[in-house]
Amino acid sequence: VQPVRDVCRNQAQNMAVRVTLEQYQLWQQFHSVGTEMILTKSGRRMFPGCRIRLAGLNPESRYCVLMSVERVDGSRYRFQHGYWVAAGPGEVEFPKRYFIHQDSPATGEKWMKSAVSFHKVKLTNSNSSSNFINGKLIVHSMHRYCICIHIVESNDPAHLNYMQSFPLPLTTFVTVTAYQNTELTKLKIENNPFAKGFREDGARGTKNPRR
Amino acid sequence: VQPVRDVCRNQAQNMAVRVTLEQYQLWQQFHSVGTEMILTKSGRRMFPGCRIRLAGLNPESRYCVLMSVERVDGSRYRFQHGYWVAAGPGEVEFPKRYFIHQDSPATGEKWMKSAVSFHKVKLTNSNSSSNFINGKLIVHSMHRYCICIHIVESNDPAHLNYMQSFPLPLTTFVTVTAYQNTELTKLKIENNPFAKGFREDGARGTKNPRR
DNA sequence: GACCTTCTCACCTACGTGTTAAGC
DNA sequence: TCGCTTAACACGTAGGTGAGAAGG
Repeated sequence: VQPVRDVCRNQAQNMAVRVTLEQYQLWQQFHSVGTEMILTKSGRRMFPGCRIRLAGLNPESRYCVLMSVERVDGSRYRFQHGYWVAAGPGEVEFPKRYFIHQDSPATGEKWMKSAVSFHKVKLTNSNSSSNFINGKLIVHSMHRYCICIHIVESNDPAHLNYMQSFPLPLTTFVTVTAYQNTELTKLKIENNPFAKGFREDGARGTKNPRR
Repeated sequence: VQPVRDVCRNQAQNMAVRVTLEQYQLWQQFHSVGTEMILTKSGRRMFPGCRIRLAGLNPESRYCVLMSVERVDGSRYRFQHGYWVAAGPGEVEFPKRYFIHQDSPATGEKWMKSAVSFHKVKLTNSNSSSNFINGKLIVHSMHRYCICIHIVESNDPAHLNYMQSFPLPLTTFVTVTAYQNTELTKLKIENNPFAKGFREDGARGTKNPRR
């Protein structure tokens, strides 16, 4: 399996398959301050989550759609004086693992009809056996990754042949076990509904606004 | 599509396909007092839920497993003086609808490996367009139904050919919009974890036991 | 000490319960 | 009045947040 890094041609109809990242503005806000993603042993969701739109598929063919996170360079990183800086060689990569979208396999028509969400994906830094289920991607802390979407024309997720891969550079993030950049943390709290308890702006009907 | 009401022969290996209801004792308790299932517009889960075990499938073949609820007679029912009694002719049945198990299609080996759960199925009495999604079964209130399991040897849930159907008589229930039998209500509260707030026995660590 | 990881916690979202009162 | 349906509600389960303390 050799990932292809560019937009590829659909072999059946010679159409260009396109993968478009949703919530582009939100991702851009995070990208501008430096996106970080938390790792835990039990697995932590990503925020923002990965939502994409697909175009250019053959409506009648059947596809599997997968997600992975890919290392963007070979360095380890450190947050120093307010900036992320490379700090020596990175760890050896874990064996590649994919999150197979739960609707796979489905027709091109169905994939293109509405946005495809990978919000259930979890990141972990623990290589334990219980994490060998679909839903958790194992990565090293303090390294840079980005989300990658993979499309395979196949009826069977267990047999993946020719694969088209689409890296999404805007999603590039540093893996951490605790947030480093306070500006990044503010963005998480302001935008993630599950972190509403930490908002201090007094809006949205907080019952016990703290000072 | 002609449902077959008895245990049928697997055509590939001439083995008898078997469908076994799990939580047999729980279902029996409900059956002995008269099972009722709530209907709401937005859809209500069934309790007990439908969990089955499959046997006698060809391990290498691929199957779709479906669930439906089937009318057991042509009457409308009424709860009078502590008993369910037939009360006139029933409504015309809604067009048949199936809940396709989310793992379909899968190999016989996978289906037989562990119990198959349909706990996410919801019952509704509202024939609105938003209920035309997989997950909700439309039924008439105050009528008798029972759960039916269907097995199709096929790679595509959209094309269902020869279908083996297995009614589960122990699951027979009357559809209601509010519980009629107080004995039945007690069983629901005692056994459904989501109804723990209504238990009055003081056990299970209730923080504010009511009198 | 500096850096990173792990665990517990209060506080949310999301949604499955029967009850109750109101509606038809 | 009676029978049945609907919507709001308190109270659970289940699980996603960053904070903060503790550990290495």
